[in-house]
Amino acid sequence: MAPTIKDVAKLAGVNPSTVSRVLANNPKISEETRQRVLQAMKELGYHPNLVARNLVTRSTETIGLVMPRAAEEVFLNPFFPEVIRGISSVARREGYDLLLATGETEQEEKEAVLRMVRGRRVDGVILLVSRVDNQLGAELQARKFPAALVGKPLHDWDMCWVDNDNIEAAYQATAYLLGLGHRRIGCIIGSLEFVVSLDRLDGYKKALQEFGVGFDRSLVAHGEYTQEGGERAMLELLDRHPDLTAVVVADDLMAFGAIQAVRERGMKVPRDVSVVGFNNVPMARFTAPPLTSVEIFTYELGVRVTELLIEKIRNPARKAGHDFIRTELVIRKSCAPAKEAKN
Amino acid sequence: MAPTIKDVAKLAGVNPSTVSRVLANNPKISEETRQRVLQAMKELGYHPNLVARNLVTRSTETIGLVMPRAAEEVFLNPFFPEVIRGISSVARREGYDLLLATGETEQEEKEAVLRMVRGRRVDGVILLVSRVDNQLGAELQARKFPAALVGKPLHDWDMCWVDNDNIEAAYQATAYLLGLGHRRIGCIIGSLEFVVSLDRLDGYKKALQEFGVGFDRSLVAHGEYTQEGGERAMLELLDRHPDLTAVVVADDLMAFGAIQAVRERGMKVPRDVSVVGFNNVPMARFTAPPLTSVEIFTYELGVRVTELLIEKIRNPARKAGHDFIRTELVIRKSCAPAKEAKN
DNA sequence: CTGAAAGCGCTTACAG
DNA sequence: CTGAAAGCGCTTACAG
Repeated sequence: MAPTIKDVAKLAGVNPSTVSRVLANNPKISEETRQRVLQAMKELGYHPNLVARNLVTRSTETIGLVMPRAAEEVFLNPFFPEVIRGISSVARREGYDLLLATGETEQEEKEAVLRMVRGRRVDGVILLVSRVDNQLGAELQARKFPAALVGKPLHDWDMCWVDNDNIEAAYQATAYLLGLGHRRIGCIIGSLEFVVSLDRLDGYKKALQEFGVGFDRSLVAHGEYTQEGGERAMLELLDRHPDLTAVVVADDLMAFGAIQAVRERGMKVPRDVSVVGFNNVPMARFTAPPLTSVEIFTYELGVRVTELLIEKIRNPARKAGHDFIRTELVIRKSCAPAKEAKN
Repeated sequence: MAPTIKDVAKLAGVNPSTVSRVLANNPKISEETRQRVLQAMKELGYHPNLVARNLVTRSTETIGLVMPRAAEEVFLNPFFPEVIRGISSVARREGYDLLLATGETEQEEKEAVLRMVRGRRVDGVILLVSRVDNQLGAELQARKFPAALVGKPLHDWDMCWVDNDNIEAAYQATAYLLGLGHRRIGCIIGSLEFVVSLDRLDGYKKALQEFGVGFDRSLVAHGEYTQEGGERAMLELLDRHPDLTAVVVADDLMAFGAIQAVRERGMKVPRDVSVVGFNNVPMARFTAPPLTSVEIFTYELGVRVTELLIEKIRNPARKAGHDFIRTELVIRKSCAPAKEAKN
């Protein structure tokens, strides 16, 4: 059995409450007894039982992390390890542990989260993906449980959130293509159940409008956030619009699939079709051609969302904060001037 | 304040211990009082406080997960999300939560783990990487704390572990290249501080020997498990051995970097250099050329290691189990017959 | 500056 | 089948 506070107290010849006080660095404790207690702890190899502590302090010093559905390949998107790096970095700095909630279905995922929330195993929760129909968010909101979102909530909830300005980012990506002379520009995005898809589509539209290019719904294709998803969507687009010369793809993995699709049709990137991706994953530099992509600073997203959540946990009365993280178009070799422009 | 077991007891007109018993599905409780208690729980929206429960049962129903150093890009290797998928799948099935331990340095990582172990916040720990000098493993071993390793421990510890037969896998990859007629075959692996590097190097040597090709130390290069690491290592190899016609790379991300390096030297894969990778990441199908790689069934690795750990947690007296997961060479387009063989 | 007591929200022998 | 009591390992007013 591991030694308890009582064992330490006995060995040091003091009351357990005194041991607790030196643990808490209470300044009222005399240097002499403090040393005696410290010595006893050392001798016994004592470490406080955090579970007991959590029970009385009513705080767990842990944050729940809601991953996307583990059944899907999306889980493998480097976006997730990268946000988690950011999240865990500030969590560690601020003394918080991370409890993972995963599920293979949306139902399982929801249950996993509610289980840790109801069981009082976490002080707050971070959702890694913002859905249009955010049932989990609604539930957390109803319980007034500290929660934070990577992405934007659709409703006016008192919930922390951090996002890129995805409208602006997609605008820039599309404007870049338009500036290169492209006019038949496709757009591949994820399901419209994700808020990010809505925003990026809006940015795409906004750029077209500004350049006086009419929006054509059939130039938009949807797919999963995977290579296969991007591949299928691009094939679809190419079938519908053989005259397409460029495409904005809402995720790099999808963009890799899109490039693959172009190749399957016997064409080349960027000679025949220009491609710009999103998220600037590490692989982007290593594909042929290297992929032009929008850097979204995923790590920062994780850092900031955690800072905001911890702030909210520590000051529940204060309104939940939110913030935007900048973006940056990283130009590589996957885009070329439109052929018409060359003539 | 959330309702407690006392509130439920009062409303149902029973003793708290009775409420506890219906919570535990104790069959001795009469159907009638059980219904009354259930009703009261529902009315109050009662959910048990897991922290309190954990304190008395001395179990936490959570497993600690030790990630690699978050400071490094290695963290982004798809290997990790994929093992975690496997781990979380069985953890969920068996009613365990996952607590994440990360650190930017090895020291921080160690402290994070010891913090959760000493604080009794986890029932067992899974280490995601096996180092030759496994201090953390040694410490856990000394405390007789239930632990499991993805990889092989170097010492004879009573610790669960699951690994591929990496000697055999590297043997097969190398033999494939030898079978294609290659004789000047390079080997790019990670640092020798990792057990997996040792094993894969052994498999490479074994294949050479069997085909009567002498082992040349200068054909081996080391690098980090990232694209950059593979790129640098390949450049090194190419400088030392311009006559090299094939290379076995211990990780797909590194292999992507290696292909990039070949390109930088004005050569082509597989025309001038054949490349085989390891781990069969999803991207492997989408690179140009598609990468031949050894599938290691990462998800299975995660599943099995978790099953073994939970078994050990539930039966501490029993010896820790271990297991091997099969591997499979997936042939794509990154290897070609050696030119000499063509003549 | 330190001790004694009460309590956090549960579970589990022990009785009956 | 159910109740009353003790206890898990801490913290924190309350006294002195």
